[in-house]
Amino acid sequence: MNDESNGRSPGARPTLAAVARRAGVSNSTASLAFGGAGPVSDATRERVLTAARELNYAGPDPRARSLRRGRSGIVGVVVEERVRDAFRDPIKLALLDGLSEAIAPLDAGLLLLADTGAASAHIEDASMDAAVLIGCSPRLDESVAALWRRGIPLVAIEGEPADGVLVFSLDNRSATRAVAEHLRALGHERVAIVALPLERVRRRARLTPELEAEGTSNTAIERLAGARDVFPDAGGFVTTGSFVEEGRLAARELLADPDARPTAIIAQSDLLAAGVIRAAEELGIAVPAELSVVGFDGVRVDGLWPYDLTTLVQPAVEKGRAAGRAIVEMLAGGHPVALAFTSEFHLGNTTAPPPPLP
Amino acid sequence: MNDESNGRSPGARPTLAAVARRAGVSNSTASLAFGGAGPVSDATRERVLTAARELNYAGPDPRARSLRRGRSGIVGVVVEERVRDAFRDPIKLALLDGLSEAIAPLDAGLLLLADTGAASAHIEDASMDAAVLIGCSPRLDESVAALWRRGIPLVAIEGEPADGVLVFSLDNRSATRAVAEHLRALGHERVAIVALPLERVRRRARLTPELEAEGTSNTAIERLAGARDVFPDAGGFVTTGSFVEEGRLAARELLADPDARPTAIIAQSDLLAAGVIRAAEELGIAVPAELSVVGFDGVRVDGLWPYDLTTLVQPAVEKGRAAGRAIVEMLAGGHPVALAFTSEFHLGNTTAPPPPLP
DNA sequence: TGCCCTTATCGAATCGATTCGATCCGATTC
DNA sequence: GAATCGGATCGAATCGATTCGATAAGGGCA
Repeated sequence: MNDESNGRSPGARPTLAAVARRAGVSNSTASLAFGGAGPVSDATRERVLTAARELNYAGPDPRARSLRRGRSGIVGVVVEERVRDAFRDPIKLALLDGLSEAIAPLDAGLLLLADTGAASAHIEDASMDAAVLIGCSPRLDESVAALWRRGIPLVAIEGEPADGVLVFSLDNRSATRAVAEHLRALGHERVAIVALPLERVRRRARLTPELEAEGTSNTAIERLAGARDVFPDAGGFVTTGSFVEEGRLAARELLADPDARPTAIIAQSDLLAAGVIRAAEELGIAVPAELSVVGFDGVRVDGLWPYDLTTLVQPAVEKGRAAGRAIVEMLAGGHPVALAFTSEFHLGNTTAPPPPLP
Repeated sequence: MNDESNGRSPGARPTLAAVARRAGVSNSTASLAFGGAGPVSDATRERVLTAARELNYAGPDPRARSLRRGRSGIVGVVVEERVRDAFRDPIKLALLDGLSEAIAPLDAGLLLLADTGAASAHIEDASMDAAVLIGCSPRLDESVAALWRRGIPLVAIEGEPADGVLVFSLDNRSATRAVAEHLRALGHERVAIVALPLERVRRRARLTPELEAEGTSNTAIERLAGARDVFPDAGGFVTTGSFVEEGRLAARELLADPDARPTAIIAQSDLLAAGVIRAAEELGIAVPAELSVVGFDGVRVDGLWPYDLTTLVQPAVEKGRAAGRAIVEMLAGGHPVALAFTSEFHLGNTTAPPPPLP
């Protein structure tokens, strides 16, 4: 009696075929009645939708649809950190925002692929139409190659250029050089650097030539090089990430010795710079009178008021958008070109000439 | 000549069948040679993998695999905001972290479904094995129902309970009541509230009975109720989100009139509380001597030092983990039960008795 | 009336793998 | 030496939809 009223076995979800049968139309017509692009009379569509409602059918199975269509409606976002760490960084959030804005026409979701070591299997096995690599190191080359073989469009932001990956880069080096020159023009000579992590395994440490040589993190290395272009032997400290607290710890270290105290600190991110300023406050060092501080990124740091950080404003949302647009274009068969973005110097109130020598 | 050396038409990706043909084995054996659970001799497996390498085959197509297996290896995360806003909230990040930790055994990726108004189609059309709703309002009921019809396990954190959704809740009301009682015990009588958004459409405004009545945001409403249990007619201000800057703006408004100034402020999140403290600093009001401030969440607010916020520490990571575990269990056919989490009172140095009346 | 063209519907092939049950073969056991 | 056993391999069905080309029915035009 219930041979067609509610599918075969109880508990089994109804399929499009079941709906079609109940509506008395063919399989293909039923398909058309849902999203399809094809002529269907209003009466028929209504009949199909009614049948669907009666059978409690929730619409075509996305899995089957994506197999047949060859599109899954998913764009992968690969980050080389734990989710929590990755998205505490406002720059990454801004990227994500621009990205999701630009891929809106795809009607796609963003699949978060946090590369937590062993589980890089996800990356190769997830069904996605395209992928964005955010700040990824060459360590992922293998996974990336697998995606590439699969013909998946790949876009990288802030990463080591790799084969077949469209890279959207930033003028990390020249921008940092510009800000360093600003400091030199003000008269600074003893400058220190608070750096982003140089490698995937993070630890706090004084900046040493060895550490610098072994670094794999593109962004940090380029910004370091930019600073070195102007202050070749500035000392510094490597942090474990772009957080205020990290900047504070690094600065306390760098400012500890009153005799060898730098007059300016180049922080590789605004969050780090904010931490440097906090540390200076704690130590009773006036910013900018006794210590100039510059950052990088141009993100509004929540609660830094009344300081207006001198920094390099990078077009993060725009970078994300560009990556998104590139993906849309590639999926449409186009061949977008890589773009290089430039940061804009923002003069705030955290830099000034160094204090006169005693 | 290239009838089998590299698939049919140039540009077409090779399929498992092509690999099998080239390796001289059957379709099914080739499948087994990849991840499969079944006996394959080492020699055969090697032959298949070699053929794959030669054809530049990147492994089984995830789309086909997920159709056949009935699992897509994707867990959806639904938030009712833009990505950027959602994840500026450290609590949500912590949830996400706990979640991704707990679902590790599934080897699944997290599909971000930001509900940006019109595009709620994503939610219904994405192929996922389970979904987590984070802070979602009843507005999504329709989409949720669609998922439910599809038989997808659903878990909600911080949301309105809905049919067929397993809810992991927090003692928002009683915890807030506890902290309010702490303030009353200290002698406070003029207390104000800085509230999270009450509705999806956000705007800054004085808290009014109308606004309260129309609210749809579970968390905000419950915390409000908890405060009202102790201070029935406390005034307040509604913000547009859990950000330091929002707390600052709200507090400037609430502290503007020196004659009607509250002696304590209950902020509905730690970030808001941090903003309140900043505002007090700006206005020259001493915390806690002249103004007590309490928060909610127990997140380390970057850069709040030297204040140690009196707050309610909620087990955010643990909530995420619980949701993840529930999903794993449901996918294995189990029937986990809903859990209610409790927050822990943390006494910091931001509360004190009110100043003596002049 | 006859012809052509459009619109609505249908059948069947297809997307690319997984998996169940059957078959085959060499090795062990009595 | 025959019966049995178990591991390796194969065929074929299946997952659930989409889509192309074909067919049929109706409408307009000559």
